[in-house]
Amino acid sequence: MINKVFTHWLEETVEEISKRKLTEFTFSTGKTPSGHVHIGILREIIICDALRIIFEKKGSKVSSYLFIDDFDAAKRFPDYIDTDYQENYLGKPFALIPCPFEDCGCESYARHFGNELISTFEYFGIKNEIIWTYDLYQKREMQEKIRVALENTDKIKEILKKYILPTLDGERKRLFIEMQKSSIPAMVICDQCNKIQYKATDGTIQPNRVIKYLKKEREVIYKCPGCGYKGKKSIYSGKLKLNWRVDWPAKWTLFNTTCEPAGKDHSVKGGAYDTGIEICQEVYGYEGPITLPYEWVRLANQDMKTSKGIVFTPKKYMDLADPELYRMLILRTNPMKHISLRMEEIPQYYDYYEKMENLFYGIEKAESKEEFDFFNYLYPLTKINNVPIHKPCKIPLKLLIFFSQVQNILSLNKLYEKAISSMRTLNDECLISFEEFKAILKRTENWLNEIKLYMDSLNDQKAIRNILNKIEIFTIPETIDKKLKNNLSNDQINGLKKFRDYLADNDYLDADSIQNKIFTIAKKDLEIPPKKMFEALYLILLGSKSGPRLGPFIQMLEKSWLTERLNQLL
RNA sequence: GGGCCAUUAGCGCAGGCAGGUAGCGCAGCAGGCUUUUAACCUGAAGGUCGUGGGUUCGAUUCCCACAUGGCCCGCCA
Repeated sequence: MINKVFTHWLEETVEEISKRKLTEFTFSTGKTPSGHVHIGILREIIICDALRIIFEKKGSKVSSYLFIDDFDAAKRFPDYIDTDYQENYLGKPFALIPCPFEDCGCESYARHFGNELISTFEYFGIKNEIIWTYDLYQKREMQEKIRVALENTDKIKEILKKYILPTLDGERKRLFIEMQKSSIPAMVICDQCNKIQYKATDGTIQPNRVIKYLKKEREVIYKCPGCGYKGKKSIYSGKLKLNWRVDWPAKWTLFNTTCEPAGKDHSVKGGAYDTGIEICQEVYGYEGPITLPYEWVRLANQDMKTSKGIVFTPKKYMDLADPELYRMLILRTNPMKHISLRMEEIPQYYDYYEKMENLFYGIEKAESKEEFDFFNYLYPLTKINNVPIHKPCKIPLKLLIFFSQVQNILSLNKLYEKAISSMRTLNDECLISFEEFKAILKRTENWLNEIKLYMDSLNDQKAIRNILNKIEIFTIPETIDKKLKNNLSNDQINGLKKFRDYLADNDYLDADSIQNKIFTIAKKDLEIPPKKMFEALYLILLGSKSGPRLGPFIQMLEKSWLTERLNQLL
């Protein structure tokens, strides 16, 4: 028990990094902008961002990069891209494909989707520098890495063979050996058709491989399998690109990458990470980054796949929920485990966050030292801005859920007032501006709409009930059903009349008086159970038999609206 | 062919590497707040931890199989 030392999973990587005794650190991530980039990519970006925070806190100089691999060729397009368009640009680097959306005005396909992703970073509190790979390849330093690769082709091939061959079975093994015979790990944009790879009718992809390297001239001869053109190109032309398994270590070397998380596709045995490290060491003379493999983020029970149309972008999340919750989700979960992002579980994420915050600020006591250490470590990494001295107060989610559904009968100003008063009880400095409030309310509303859409898509009644158990969803009818009157007893109707008179006679009403009045009418005037009076009022106001605490609620309502509503029925 | 992850209460998930009375949130149940809840508080209940073996005094945890669900692995990225 005494020896039970807590470590957050991230701390293991931190320790490994620290062993290198560096003064400057580089963390990197990468993504090909082949379409809308889904929110899963934020897993590695947020992990990197957490590393940045940790090492900056230790006083080190940290660089954090996101490589947007826009030199990659389009090998397929998502469904939402026009078919004609697809045929035109297949095989060209994303950086050289125009934006697929008319009147968008952005530079390229790559920039369109890349910028969409980048634009969300501020919201998620991510601080990094963007490197567009196409631009990088225009630089001499990177072109020198091409030269080194071309001069070490045999060594590279040997490394690839060593790692990849054992992972292949019979036929594939044969194909791989065949392919390797003539392969040189670089490709060239065709001077004639501008493509860098060709997709054959059988689906195989044939890059415009370099077929000969002319060392003296620093030129390459290549052949384009698409149009058949054969040409010669300087390695400093900016038209050459290393193939992936070499491109990665070249970038690591150039930027002295200390750590780069890698999705499971790369982390597999014999995958790009394994070969990358060895190429890094044997060819480029750099020890290479520390790996941090991670599993995908899934959307409920499905994998997010651009090609299948299951796309949930960071931008979409931005419209629906709190960024700190997402950071928490990523950073609390062991990276080797799946994360199922469930938007209907936002209330649970919210509660978890609240608990973490309370423990961090000593408002709640942790059950164990381990729990305390864990939250203490996690909390600062989830913050978008600095960690405040006092616990920042938030409007409770339940209240927001309620507010966002009564907007048709209550003005924003009233809701804001109410929100402020509920926060003021805690701490003076945690007030939020009207604009902020509006934004949060809108976000809650969007989220509820998203949940409703999701429920509509479900066939399983049990699943729907489960969601409704967790989230109070309701709508207040614009008008009341006249038939409602038939369901009310004479006593109830008389009570409502009395209540209407009471409203008319009093200019200012506080919550308690209203609450008490309802009881007085029921018990003293009419001698009916108070419950009956409440039910009648809820039915008229909300169309259901129950509702929020009535006194404060009625106080918030516009008096004119209220009397109008009562008059409709009486 | 190789590998990864998941399987724990109605729902969503922790715990597992360091084996020894099974946890959290929500829902549900029973009460309370002279006074309704879409507020709150209190209490109780709810699980043979996917299956089968093994190691051990003892396994939900470690090891080995298996099942179910999901994913990754040539070139390309």
